[in-house]
Amino acid sequence: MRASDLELLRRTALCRAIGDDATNRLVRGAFVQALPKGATLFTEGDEAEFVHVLLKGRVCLSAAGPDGESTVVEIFPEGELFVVAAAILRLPYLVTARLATDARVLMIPVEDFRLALAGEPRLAQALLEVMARHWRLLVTQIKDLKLRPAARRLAGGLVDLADSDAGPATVRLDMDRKLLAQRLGMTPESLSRAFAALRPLGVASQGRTIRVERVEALRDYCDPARLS
Amino acid sequence: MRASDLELLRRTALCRAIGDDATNRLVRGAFVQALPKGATLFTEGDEAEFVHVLLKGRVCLSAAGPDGESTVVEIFPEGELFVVAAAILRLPYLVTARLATDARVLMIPVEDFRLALAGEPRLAQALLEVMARHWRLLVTQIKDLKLRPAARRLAGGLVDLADSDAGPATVRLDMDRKLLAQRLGMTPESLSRAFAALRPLGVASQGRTIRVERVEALRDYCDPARLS
DNA sequence: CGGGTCGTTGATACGCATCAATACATGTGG
DNA sequence: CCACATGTATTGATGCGTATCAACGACCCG
Repeated sequence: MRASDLELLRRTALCRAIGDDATNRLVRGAFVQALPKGATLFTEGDEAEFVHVLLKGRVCLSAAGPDGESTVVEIFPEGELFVVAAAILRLPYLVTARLATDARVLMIPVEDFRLALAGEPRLAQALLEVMARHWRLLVTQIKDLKLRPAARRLAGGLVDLADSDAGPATVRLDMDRKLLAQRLGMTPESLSRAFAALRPLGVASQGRTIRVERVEALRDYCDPARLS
Repeated sequence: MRASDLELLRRTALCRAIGDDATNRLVRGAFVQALPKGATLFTEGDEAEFVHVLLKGRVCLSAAGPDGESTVVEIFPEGELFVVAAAILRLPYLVTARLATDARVLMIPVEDFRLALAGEPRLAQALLEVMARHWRLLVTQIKDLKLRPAARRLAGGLVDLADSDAGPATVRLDMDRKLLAQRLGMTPESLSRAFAALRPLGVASQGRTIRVERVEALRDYCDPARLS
């Protein structure tokens, strides 16, 4: 493993929580793969062989429907660990992981992972925090899908992507629009119309650069009382 | 705490995993409340004061939308622990918990919970399994919402509720149809039509008793390749 | 400069929500 | 135990939101 990879690894929330020693033991049998955008890490229905840590890039967890269509369940940024549930329960993956960008991925063999889990109490605790955060991501998404129309969901998504939480912001999408549309539970065409609907609120989208005049306005439009 | 409550508690997946001693330490400062259907355990936005264990009954985690409408994010049966995420992260609840039936609820003060978590490695490991299962519930729900129309979602829901996984089955709903509809992301009217759509597949619904001729037929209709 | 992909926009169709009216079950008090 | 009252499911008519299909324009890359 490269020094730069180790540096990225140490910056992840998990490794900061468990400390350097535990990190070293956890990744003793692990290795890093540099993979191109579009590469598949695993497929729905597979048994977990590795636990993955995204050192660089973005990964997209998607799922296929009965008729061959597919959606995006979640998109994880750098530093995230996935998919813990399948590794812990020894059950087949419910999703397919595909890289949304070129990426560097740390692959921890599941057996190593389970041993570390049994031997390092702090690891289990740190993982609980990771899973708790992920749980909240999904809960928020379910609420959005069930309660909000497309344009509001987009507004919420932009607030999440924006770096600042008030005033003007510039969002650079490091993914296709198609991917964003799937994550938000709509088609690319509807995403386009959703952007059009947000124009009066001060959202200007040119290519993959989006200019937001006032983030508060978006947050308020998505949900005046939004918690997440 | 009553002997019968203790008995129910010991049967939960969590307590079986951590053993009697750890269970006793975990619930030392806890108490049981018998509450009627409709009672609110906590509300969206509240800080977590307790971690709850449902000893008897069903609880419904719901959320409100911008215009006062509300949905059901998940319905938990007896034996479940909730909401771990809010307790661990010390963040406000994203959902409101309301009892779908009369129930007995064990209330563990969060501070006790956090202390137990720090002191009992096996607890953290057992909680990871609980959260992993819950994660998969939500992932499955998101897939259903994004990929399947109402009637298929109902079919999937009935398969989950059915006791057997093949052949004939009788499902007794211990909740309103309105609640089931909200859980499935539709209105009661649409649920009714969804039942009508399943009639040709051998589903007869009379009141809250539902007769399913062949569970396989439903599973297949919902998704020929369903994993969960 | 031409071919291809990707984003936009319009026309139309479909699924589901909504509103409204009717039948049904459930639970209560006589 | 039955009659009644209240809330609960069904069914129909209509409208809204989003998907789908198709055409067009912008951009990228060879």
